[in-house]
Amino acid sequence: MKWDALEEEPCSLARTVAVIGDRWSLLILRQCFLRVRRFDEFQSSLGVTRHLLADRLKKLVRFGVLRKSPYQEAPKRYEYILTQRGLDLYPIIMSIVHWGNVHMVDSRGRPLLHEHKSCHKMFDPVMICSECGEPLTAKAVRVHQGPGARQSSPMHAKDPEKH
Amino acid sequence: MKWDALEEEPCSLARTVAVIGDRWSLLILRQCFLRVRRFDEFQSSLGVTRHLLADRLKKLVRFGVLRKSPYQEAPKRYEYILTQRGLDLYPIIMSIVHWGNVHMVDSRGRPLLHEHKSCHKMFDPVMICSECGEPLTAKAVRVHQGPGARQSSPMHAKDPEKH
DNA sequence: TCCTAAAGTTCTATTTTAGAACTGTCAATA
DNA sequence: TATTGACAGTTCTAAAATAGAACTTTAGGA
Repeated sequence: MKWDALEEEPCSLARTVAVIGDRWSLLILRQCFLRVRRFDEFQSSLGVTRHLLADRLKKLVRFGVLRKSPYQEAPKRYEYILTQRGLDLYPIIMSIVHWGNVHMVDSRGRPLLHEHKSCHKMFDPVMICSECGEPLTAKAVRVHQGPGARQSSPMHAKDPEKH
Repeated sequence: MKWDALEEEPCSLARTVAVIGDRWSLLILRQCFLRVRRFDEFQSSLGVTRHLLADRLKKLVRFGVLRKSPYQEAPKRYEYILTQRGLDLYPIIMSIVHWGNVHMVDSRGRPLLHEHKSCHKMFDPVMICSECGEPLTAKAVRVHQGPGARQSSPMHAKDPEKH
């Protein structure tokens, strides 16, 4: 399957994966949330090749996750800033970081700690149900076809509820 | 950078990306949460080549995200089941799906709806602070070095809080 | 005997990525 | 004036990963 085909799939996960579903895009976005903004900053902090960095930044701009903002004339230079669409990726980044914190840390402990400015405490992210506020687990969720579903899509199981 | 190098990075995001940070792993995991368990089921529902599917399943088993469970002797056949480690990936999958629901749906609406069995309502996932319970936004979070941080790592900005 | 199912493995061609060098613009310095 | 350095890329070749198809193995059933 081509990357472009993913965008067309009747699946919100596949469409998001088309935007951020590769190694470098996720690492670039992490840097964005750490206030990294400039080409050479990304390049030296990540060690990504300049070629791929240029390519991925272009893609993230095309999808409206980042925007180029001029910070200097003569010669014209741009910074890459998260748009609202990009800021909305924060739960994805945080849940990835959290899983790593729980399952992939070595004996030295977590590389980074996160402080919530509102309550001034170090926190972990918790995912809850928007309707009842209870923490979510996979087993407590039933999946239904929505209006945008495609019947007998190759990307969907025939019956999501079967055992 | 090699994939193996990612596991070693002092960054929980990089380490998690080493496990699930490619297109097919994420799509395979989505199918797992939709109760898909068998090789040919994955293959036909995703359209992934058999070669890559075998490779990715092996990787996910190696990282303890899936386990092989025999469901038939003679010939020996296995199903791929999410471990607890794998079930813990649910917030990642759900936040990816949610972002797609908000930012990538077409005019027909969402492909899938999610019902919370506890409260019987269709819901969206919400990420909150474990300490105060308030919804999280990127701007309300300050990052600190943790015990596992590596000073002057190429994978970290020199000063996460600089502007 | 032949056909089918399941779970892979093997093969070649194509695409993507890594790694390094190169380009162009401008400011500051010698 | 010539040189150096910062920044934001682009171009090149070699290496690695992926796509797409065919093949293998084990066993049950027609």
